[in-house]
Amino acid sequence: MKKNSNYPNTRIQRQKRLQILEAALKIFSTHGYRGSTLDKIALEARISKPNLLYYYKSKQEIHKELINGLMQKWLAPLREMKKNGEPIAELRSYIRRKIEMARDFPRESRLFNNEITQGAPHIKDLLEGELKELVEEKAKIISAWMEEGKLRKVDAYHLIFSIWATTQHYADFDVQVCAILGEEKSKKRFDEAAKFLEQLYIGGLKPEK
Amino acid sequence: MKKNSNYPNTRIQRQKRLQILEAALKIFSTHGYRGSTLDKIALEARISKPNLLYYYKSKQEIHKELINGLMQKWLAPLREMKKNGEPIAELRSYIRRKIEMARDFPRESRLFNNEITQGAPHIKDLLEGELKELVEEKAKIISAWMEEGKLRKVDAYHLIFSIWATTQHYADFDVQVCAILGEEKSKKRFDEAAKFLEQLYIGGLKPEK
DNA sequence: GTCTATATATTGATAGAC
DNA sequence: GTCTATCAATATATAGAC
Repeated sequence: MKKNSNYPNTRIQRQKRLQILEAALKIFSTHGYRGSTLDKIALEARISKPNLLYYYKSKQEIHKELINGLMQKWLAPLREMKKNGEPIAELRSYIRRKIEMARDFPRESRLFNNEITQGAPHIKDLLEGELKELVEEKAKIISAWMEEGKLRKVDAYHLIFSIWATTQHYADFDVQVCAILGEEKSKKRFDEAAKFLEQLYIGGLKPEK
Repeated sequence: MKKNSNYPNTRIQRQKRLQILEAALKIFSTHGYRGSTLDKIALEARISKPNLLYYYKSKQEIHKELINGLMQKWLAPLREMKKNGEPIAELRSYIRRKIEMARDFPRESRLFNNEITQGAPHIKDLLEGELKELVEEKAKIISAWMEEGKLRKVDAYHLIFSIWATTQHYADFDVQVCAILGEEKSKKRFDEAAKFLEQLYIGGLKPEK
């Protein structure tokens, strides 16, 4: 049932691999790399451990595929910030997109957090290459806006860092935020956060008269 | 040499335990709980593994003592924010203290990050009790300042969260920051960061005319 | 108090039947 | 492709000599 038609076969393979990745994302993001076991991942994916290793030949390989797949998604919001837009509006929607990512992809955020916190062993190249260049490009744009008097003059790099930090906080430190604000539905929380950040950044960056 | 005088004995014990904690902090903060092994900790502390387990009877016990010891230090900066101070100055020095903690105790910051990211299994009570109360108290103070027109009106809780996020970012995401800004000495970096955060927050929180 | 040797459990990965 | 059984490597913890 598989000799000739390698087509449906591949489709099923792809689907299984996705199913495994989904499970692995959940496990890795909550327990870290070392804290995650193939047993837990296999259980979560509802397959046996050897079967899991039939689709991915090692734990490392699953993790690597997750991390790599993550990076492009993670950088997309910053990529979208355009030079020709209106500065305040561009920043506002960048913040909005980032907070939406924290809301919709908290597991990815934590996976990333974990990777960086432990020294970024798997993506150091990416950080020093692609990420660095992207940030330099966007920092230049922001600095130009400041020179034109469209924004108050501050350090563009630290501005970007602070946006990363504040938005990702709502994904990574979710338990803490919930402990303090109460366990109510968190959709609302992200709206509050977005509103606050908007006030803070717009207030802090509007050019002085 | 130890029957009668249990005094010097205890002092040596305490010193050894400190030595172990210091090593454990380094290991736990870089590899997470599961990623850390007694071997690594013992090696770092320059003692043998069984000897280590003579002073602490389990890995959990070391971790627990670290986490507990950390919390008070971690909350101190917020505790110092006083109702009677001048609002802008109080916030400014709170930010300053927090960024100094990120600079001087990055390992503690990462240990805390790791604990929270994984669901705060060991300090959930603390978050929902002591931390929550402290934050409520300080949020009330900040809100009162806003009511008096001393600060622009924003959500006091999210304000506190954002200060936590932005300052701890420089400890937890150090590799990323270094990758982007270059590997030069980082003392300077914290000054830049402090300056930026000051501009952002003061600009964003000064009451509108 | 400190060490060597070792018990015990967990875990990543493979072999081989079906 | 999936499963059972199992290997080999680690890692926590203990026993017992010194």
